[in-house]
Amino acid sequence: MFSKACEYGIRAVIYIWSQNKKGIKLGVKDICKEIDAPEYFTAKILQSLARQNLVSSTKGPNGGFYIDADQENMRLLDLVIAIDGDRLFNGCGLGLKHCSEKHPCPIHYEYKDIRDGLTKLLSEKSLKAVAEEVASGKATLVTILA
Amino acid sequence: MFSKACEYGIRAVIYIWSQNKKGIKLGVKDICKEIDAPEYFTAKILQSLARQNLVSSTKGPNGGFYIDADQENMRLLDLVIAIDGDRLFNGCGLGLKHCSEKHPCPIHYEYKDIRDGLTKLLSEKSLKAVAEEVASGKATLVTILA
DNA sequence: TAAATAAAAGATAAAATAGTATTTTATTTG
DNA sequence: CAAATAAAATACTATTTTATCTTTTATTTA
Repeated sequence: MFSKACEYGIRAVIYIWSQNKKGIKLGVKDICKEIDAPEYFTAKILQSLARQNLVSSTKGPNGGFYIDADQENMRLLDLVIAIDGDRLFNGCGLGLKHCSEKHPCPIHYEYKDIRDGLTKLLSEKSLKAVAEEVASGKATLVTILA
Repeated sequence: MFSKACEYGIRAVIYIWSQNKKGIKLGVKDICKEIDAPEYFTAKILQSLARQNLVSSTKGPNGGFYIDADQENMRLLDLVIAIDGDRLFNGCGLGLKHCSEKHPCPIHYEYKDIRDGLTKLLSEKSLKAVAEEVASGKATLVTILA
């Protein structure tokens, strides 16, 4: 469904968010150790997100990635689009160039329902809520569990 | 969502199906012209489906691809799994290696709903029904429309 | 039986995705 | 200011996906 880049990016940002209230900036190395993602690859993703102003960063000692007030209301959907583009949210499920209500492909309506559900999930489940679940231990980002 | 291979494969099989009641065998060239898919690439996909016994084929003059009685009840789900594997139906939405009800990722339940919906769509919308929609003109597989 | 036909199989190539390593730049702190 | 730190930028490598071309094999039909 999501690309690897997107999976790592989402996990990284959720983790940054979940630590953010402590006023902590997180280095890529720490992030990747926590979320079990490849370091250099994830660094690129986060740098791209920083250029797109979805996350913030500072260089130098005690630098790292964080989320500022302007970015607090980011949705998972914004993140996915920033990393993977809108391929998941546009276009025909069967790849038809011109598929529409007027000239639907054979799975047009059902596929639309699936996609709308996904869009709803990604826009309504706010990053804040998600990060709080992780911070509280209700949900996890890690692979090997206590 | 689906790979290109899967998009072409689904379209090809629906088209074969929709012509099948006429007792016609379809050559790759004709199929690809109709569904606007790359010929050699689609040939490979159909050959793979033939090896997996989801479609039938014969060589030589008047040969081509068709669907026999044993294959008539194929579901879209079977096709997708035969082409793309089960990656879409297994594993965590965020790529966690161990994600479960006990230790859910932050989108576990919502993602599960999406996936279950997709599975339902692909198993319940029978190929026969889909192909009949195409044959009757209710749905289309083509890109440029009259 | 020879020619034509069409799938099967195999080899190759281009593009996208995934991942790694190195160099540069900005910032902090002693 | 110098050393250390950490992101930014760049370059490089590997793998997978998508796509094309060529050769082989099976089948039909004249």
